Amino acid sequence: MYRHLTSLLLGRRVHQPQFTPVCLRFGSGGCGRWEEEKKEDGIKWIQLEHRGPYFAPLYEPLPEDVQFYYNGKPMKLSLATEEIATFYAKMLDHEYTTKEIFQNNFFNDWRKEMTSAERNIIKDLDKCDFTEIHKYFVDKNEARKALPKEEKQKLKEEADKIQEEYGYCILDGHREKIGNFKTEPPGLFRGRGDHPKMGMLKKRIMPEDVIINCSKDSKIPEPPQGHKWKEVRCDNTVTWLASWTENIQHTLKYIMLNPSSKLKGQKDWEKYEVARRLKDVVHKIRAQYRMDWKSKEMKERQRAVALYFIDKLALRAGNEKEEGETADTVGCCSLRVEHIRLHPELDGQKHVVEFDFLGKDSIRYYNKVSVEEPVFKNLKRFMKNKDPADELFDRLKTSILNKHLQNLMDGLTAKVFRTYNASITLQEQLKALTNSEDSVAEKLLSYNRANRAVAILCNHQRSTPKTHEKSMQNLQAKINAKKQQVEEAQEELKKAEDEFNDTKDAKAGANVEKKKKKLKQLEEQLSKLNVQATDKEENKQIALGTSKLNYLDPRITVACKCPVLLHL
DNA sequence: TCAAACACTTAGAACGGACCGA
DNA sequence: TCGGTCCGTTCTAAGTGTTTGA
Repeated sequence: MYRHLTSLLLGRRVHQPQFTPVCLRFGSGGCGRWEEEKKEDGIKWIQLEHRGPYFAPLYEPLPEDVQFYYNGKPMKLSLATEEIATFYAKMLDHEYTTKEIFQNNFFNDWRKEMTSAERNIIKDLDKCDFTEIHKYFVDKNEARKALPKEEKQKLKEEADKIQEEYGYCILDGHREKIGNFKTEPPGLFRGRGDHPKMGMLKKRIMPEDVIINCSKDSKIPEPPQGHKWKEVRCDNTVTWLASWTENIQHTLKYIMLNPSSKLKGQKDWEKYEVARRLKDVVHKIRAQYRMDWKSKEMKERQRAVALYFIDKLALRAGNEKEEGETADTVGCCSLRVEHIRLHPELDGQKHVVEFDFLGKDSIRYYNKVSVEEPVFKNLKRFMKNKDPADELFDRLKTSILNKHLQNLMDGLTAKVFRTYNASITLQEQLKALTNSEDSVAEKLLSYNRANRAVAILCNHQRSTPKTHEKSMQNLQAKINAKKQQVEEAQEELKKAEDEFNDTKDAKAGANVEKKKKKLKQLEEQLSKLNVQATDKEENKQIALGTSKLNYLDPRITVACKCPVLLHL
């Protein structure tokens, strides 16, 4: 989003903004591109020309002296088998390779690619020794990092050349940056959480797998020598440039434009416009779902309670998933009885619902929320006579919910609530936390706090950084040292006071004041360090980037004259 | 009507370069 | 100069929501 905002500002698409989120327009200002003639409904482009994807480099065999060992004995592998062995060897340091599912999936897929002779020998993963191969890649990596400046510069220039050549396309006469112009290299599938397919072999993408999408009159990209494309088509109702089907989940992968492109930027703007329209009708929708809590129809009650959760807690919709194909994660509509616990009273609050489930990317959602009484009573009913593994909202599906939302407002779907609530939270927090006379540093702190409130709302988490423990220890050492200094200063002050009491000397009196000042200064420093430690600890599992990028309407940031703009 | 296919957005991990203080 | 930290970018998995077609 910020890249988009930058391009908006730099491109002067926003001219002399009035700094209010309501009247600020993305497209005002008479700058050419946003006013280009509107295309027919569903038509995304007239002209699309590009070079096709940049293919992952071919496998380079290991040097002779780097060996794979089976049962303690060196074993020369065929090229294809060796390549897959390197995928595993490169990951030896990673937690993935300690997981049984990962190991089993890898070993099964690896054996499929072996020659029959190799398959006859290699029957047990525990007898495979990849450590020498692993070390080879670690050393190679180190060597690359230690390269002299000029060598690094040379490598960078080569990468830039590829970026120049393959990283841009021509769309309706404009040069636009492509988001991912490289095919995904082969490797081992890294599914998140308890993914049943982790460790499976992700095969190399060949030109024969790739569908090219470009305009008829454009220069059709050349496939690499000796190869052909799977298909060349001209479909201007879609925005992708190339696509292929991956072999793990058999889903489509696309080469698409960078977020800085006009097409993506416009879509982004439209997303926030829908969220703004929701602002005008959300009170009506809330009144409606409150009414529906009392509906005669169980279907409607479930829909209304689910919508309350989506609105109040910014839960995702929760589409159905194919069992056994992915990690067991849920969203609102797919919640099961086992994911919530009802407490008529908890920690002094009434009607508390305790949520505990794995959401997108297997990130845990844990929350205790006091809900309105009818919601609590309804939940009790929904759970009655059900097993823990049964669906909480058994009469509800995302399609039903979205159909209902569509009737309430044009373009409204469950995900719009997340965008709306995230942006409105930012706006409210900024209003509450900032004063116009604040310094840049204070404003920045407030902005980060507001951003953090949004990240918490949306449950955007990250794994604790590897360096966290150590950096906390360093900080703690600083705190301890400062505490010591404070204690020493306290003693010094006491001594000075005693001296003054004994002598009543003016010089001794001045010394007391001096010591007091020093103590105060040290105490302030200690307090700052303590705040810093708390901040670090609280932030260790919160990811701020996703909300910044996908949920916060940049016009709110502009409207609040936030100093983050200075950092763009 | 429903599931599958498709197109697109949202997500955290990994990485790399800039910066900063010791 | 070195190591730690921060922050933006890249990568690709994992969602959402629409379309298609039986």
